[in-house]
Amino acid sequence: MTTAANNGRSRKAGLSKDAIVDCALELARTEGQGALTLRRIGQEFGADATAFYRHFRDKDALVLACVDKMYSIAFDEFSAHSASSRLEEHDWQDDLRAVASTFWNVAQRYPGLTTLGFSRITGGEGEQRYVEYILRTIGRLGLPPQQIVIFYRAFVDSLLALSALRASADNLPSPIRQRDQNRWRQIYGTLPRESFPATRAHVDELDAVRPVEVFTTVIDSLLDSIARVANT
Amino acid sequence: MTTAANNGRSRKAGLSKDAIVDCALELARTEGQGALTLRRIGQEFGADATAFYRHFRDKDALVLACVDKMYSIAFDEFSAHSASSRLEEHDWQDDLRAVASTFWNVAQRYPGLTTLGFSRITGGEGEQRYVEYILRTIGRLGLPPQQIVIFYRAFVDSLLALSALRASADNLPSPIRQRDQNRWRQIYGTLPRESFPATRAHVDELDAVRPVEVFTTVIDSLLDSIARVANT
DNA sequence: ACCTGAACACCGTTCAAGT
DNA sequence: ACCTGAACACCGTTCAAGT
Repeated sequence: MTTAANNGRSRKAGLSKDAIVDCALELARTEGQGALTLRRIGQEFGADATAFYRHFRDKDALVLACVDKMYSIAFDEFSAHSASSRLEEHDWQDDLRAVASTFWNVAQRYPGLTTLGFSRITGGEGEQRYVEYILRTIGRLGLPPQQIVIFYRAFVDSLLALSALRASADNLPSPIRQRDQNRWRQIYGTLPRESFPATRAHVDELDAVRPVEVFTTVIDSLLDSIARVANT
Repeated sequence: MTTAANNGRSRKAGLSKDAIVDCALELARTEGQGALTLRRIGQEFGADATAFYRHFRDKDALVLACVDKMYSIAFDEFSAHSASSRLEEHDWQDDLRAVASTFWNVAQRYPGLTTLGFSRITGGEGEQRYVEYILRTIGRLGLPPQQIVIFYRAFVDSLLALSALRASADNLPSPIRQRDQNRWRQIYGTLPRESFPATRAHVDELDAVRPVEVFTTVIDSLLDSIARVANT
């Protein structure tokens, strides 16, 4: 007798921590945050939703595991990218720029997880590798310890927060996202010129800004500041 | 016959858009994101949860209205602060620093709303005032239009995203927030020194960083970059 | 014109029962 | 040792019925 929960879906192998994390990552990538429910995950395995609790304490533990796996994927992509570029040509600023852009790209691939996890400390392997790499890179510049750590946090927090800002907008139901975006033209484009001159003068550019350029601007600004303090 | 829903609670005046927004802001401030439910709001008025729908299309409309009201409150605090400081002494950088720090403070006062709204465009009065003021301030420096707008967005997005990063952490249930914070000492503090030298060297500083200093570092870095491009 | 209350389709989670 | 399935206490939302 086949279960009703598994009608037409691919039957996956048995439940396990890794299998559940992989399944959740795939759901986050292809269907977004809304699909990240225990009932939906159970369905993917043709199992009851509550079978999940045999492998994770609660949903929060699953989210942390998935977010850390996302960090591992991102760091692996950075490593591959870094290894393939010519060795002579990248200094610490190029390295951190590559860290930032690969992280941004992977974060946008899993917007639901980025939104759920951007303020968390996973303590997992993926996060550990990032912490050590970035801290080591900034640490080599010869700054005092407190300044190393404050720049480390400025860099990482900007990475996380700006990636989440973008992911959170992408995560909205499509009609709501459209309505938000339309406000630039429909509201800001029709504000009275006398009281909102600067807004009216820039409304086309405001509507057209590409988020990744904003991200790059903030990251470059930070790297400039670090370089200036470090005299390199 | 008194309703069971209103046992011991202050009976508020009748429902209206403004009354509901004020009630939701108060709930967000005193009880956090978890209290922002339609059933809870109805309870505050001694009314059925669904009475809400006579005044707002859906919960999203309420969130946008509350977030914009939060922006109005923050801008008012900035205006008051700005007017009270001596007039001669503040240039555009001081103004934007004051914008940033008042926004940060108000965002932390309503962490639930900050988390829910940081990636949204409300189109409301509070947001309009911020857009015009910041755009005008950066616009006065004589940069080309596209650079004005990219720096505007870099500033505003950093403001929103870093405030939300902090608010989101504050919004976690207390045991989870504690567990996250403890990972610095419990996990990063016990990583092997050979493979994680930089992490181990900085673990105390990492645990002790104050988020507002990180915020200030990013904002100051951006203002420096703008000043350098504008030659002021 | 405004509010009520049952109902619907969801959540995460617990727990006794099955194998 | 692992999974099932009913149940619980929640969500936002719809809709027919009340006043």
